[in-house]
Amino acid sequence: MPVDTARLARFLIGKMLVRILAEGAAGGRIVETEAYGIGDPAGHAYRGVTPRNRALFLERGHAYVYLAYGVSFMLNVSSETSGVGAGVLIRAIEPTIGVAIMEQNRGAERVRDLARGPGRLCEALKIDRRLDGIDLCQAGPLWLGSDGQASGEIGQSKRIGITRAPDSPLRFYVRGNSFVSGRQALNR
DNA sequence: TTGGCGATTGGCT
DNA sequence: GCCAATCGCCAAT
Repeated sequence: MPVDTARLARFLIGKMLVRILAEGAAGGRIVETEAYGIGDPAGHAYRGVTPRNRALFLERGHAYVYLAYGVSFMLNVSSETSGVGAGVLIRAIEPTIGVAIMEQNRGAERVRDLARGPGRLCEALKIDRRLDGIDLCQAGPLWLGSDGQASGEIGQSKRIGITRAPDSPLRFYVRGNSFVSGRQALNR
């Protein structure tokens, strides 16, 4: 597992994200991520440890989950060594496992829209603050598996929806994949 | 104790 | 394309 946040963000493209729910397993292939590394003014760890962001300071591979805009949960993977705050935002997956379960959690959306975007992804997989801080590197309620199907070429762009450090090319995505969020111009 | 502020989404023009 | 909804967090009072 890469030791640098941006490298980890790229590394996670193509990996499987698996969620175990009462109804069964659900998840899919990660197709879009963003890196929020050490000293990044756009990152939640920028101002040091707080009750909300403490999971960002866990050893790489732990979940940091928070609520954005009072509306949507966001899933991050802590990305540096213990005590250093940084993470990778998981922005989209291509649903491959338990599609019917995700449709139910999302209210029967088109498959394309089930997990296209960080908030939709968390709604489809029932991810909330209860999963904050768990280890994603071993099987449990939520974990990261090995590569799914061949993932295609990886593109890189500026990150979406932030006001600080908006131009850094720290977003990674699968080129031409229809499950990636963001504007078309950023996905070429 | 309080007020401003989002790593978004979905509905409407 | 524009904008309101919605609320936990946290810096400053």
